[in-house]
Amino acid sequence: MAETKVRVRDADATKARILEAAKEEFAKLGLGGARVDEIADRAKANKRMIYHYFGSKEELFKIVLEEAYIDIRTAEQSLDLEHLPPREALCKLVTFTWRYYLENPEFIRLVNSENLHKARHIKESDRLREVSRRFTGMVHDILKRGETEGVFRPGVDPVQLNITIAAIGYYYLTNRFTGSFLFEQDFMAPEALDARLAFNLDTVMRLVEAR
Amino acid sequence: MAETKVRVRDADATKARILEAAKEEFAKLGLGGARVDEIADRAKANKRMIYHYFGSKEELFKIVLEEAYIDIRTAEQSLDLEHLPPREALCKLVTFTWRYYLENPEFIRLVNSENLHKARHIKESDRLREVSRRFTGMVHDILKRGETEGVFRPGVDPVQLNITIAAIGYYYLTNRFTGSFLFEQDFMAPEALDARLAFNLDTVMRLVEAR
DNA sequence: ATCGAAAGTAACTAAATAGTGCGTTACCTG
DNA sequence: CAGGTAACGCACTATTTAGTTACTTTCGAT
Repeated sequence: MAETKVRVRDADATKARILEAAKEEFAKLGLGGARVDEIADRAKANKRMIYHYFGSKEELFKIVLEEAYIDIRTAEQSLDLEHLPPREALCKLVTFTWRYYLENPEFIRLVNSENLHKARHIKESDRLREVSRRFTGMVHDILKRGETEGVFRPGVDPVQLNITIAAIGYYYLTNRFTGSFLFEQDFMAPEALDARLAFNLDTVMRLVEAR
Repeated sequence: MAETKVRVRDADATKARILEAAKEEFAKLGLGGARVDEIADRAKANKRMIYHYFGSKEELFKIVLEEAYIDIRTAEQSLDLEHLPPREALCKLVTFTWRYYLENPEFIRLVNSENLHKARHIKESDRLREVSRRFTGMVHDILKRGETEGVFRPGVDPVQLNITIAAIGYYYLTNRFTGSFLFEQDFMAPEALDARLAFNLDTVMRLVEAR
């Protein structure tokens, strides 16, 4: 049988460790600030392996980013929003998005870094375009169903709504350091986090509900 | 009289050129990616001058950031929102915020960079705390006035509202590169920009208006 | 006019840092 | 078990970069 013996050499495991370490390092310092030596150390791998498996720092970043996007979209798909009443579906999406950002802080930071570089790394990824289409379609369907049922007003642009749902969570978290200082309150205090989620749910609902 | 002669040596002018060049470079590549040599070249100054006037790269970044914040808060103050009816005041604030981000793209990028570094550069600035307080107070007053007049519903948290107003503009612009790719539309097309502003005004108004 | 201080320059250093050349070791297949 | 292939590691290089040393030039006050 396979894997009874602890493998000293295991390409897949090494690759996985490098990717995990790279995700952390890139998230912490951005593409420019990340250090390849640090990634190698953290992955308990040799730097040479990074170049062997991924070719370059930029290629490694590309893979890390693609994986991060695939992960969130996959999680979204498994919410099964198609089978929920429109209002519940939307609430669940807003809550999920918020929680996902909270629990996967690397995601936000990787996206920030990619936008600093004008999205040049993901531009070629057909997989990402694919999963994004599915996602936009899903929100579109929720809005349509709500419209038909009379609980949502007509004419809400699904792309704008998507952006807003992301924005009100994302901005709060990515700018929590300057925010905590400028508004003189701890953005990460549990009550503050709860209050923000409640406010965001309210914002989205008021935006789509038929009055 | 002063300044008839073109001064070959002018400390103030050199400082100003360095600050301007630094703002551009830091905005373009972040604190980590920015190069001191590049800033010196762009400012048509000698690198030594940067260290003479500002001490270090980090100190320079600190000043650039502080100036950027002061600039936007000063512009906001001059909107004179206190003397406008509450609904108009809020619309004007949302529109101003959007336009400011659009016309001063460095601001967003500097803030992103500062948050990547956990806001450690602005933490000491009393000036910033001061202008921020004034700003929060202003939004608070608008909400209070609207409440009294019966056009706004009671109980809207001014800090949450502030964050949301910033978020829905900021996120769209800072993530426009990944956004344009993932949603397959040009986020910077003039019609797209107009549509976003309209959507944001709608979002904020629905959020605060008494029904 | 001249002298001292401030403005400005060029060339350097020490430390990082992305990427490699080349050799070694484990594992699988036949 | 032999031998090839893939996994792995060390130590190096070429370059970049923040920061500095030691110098020259300009300008205004006396």
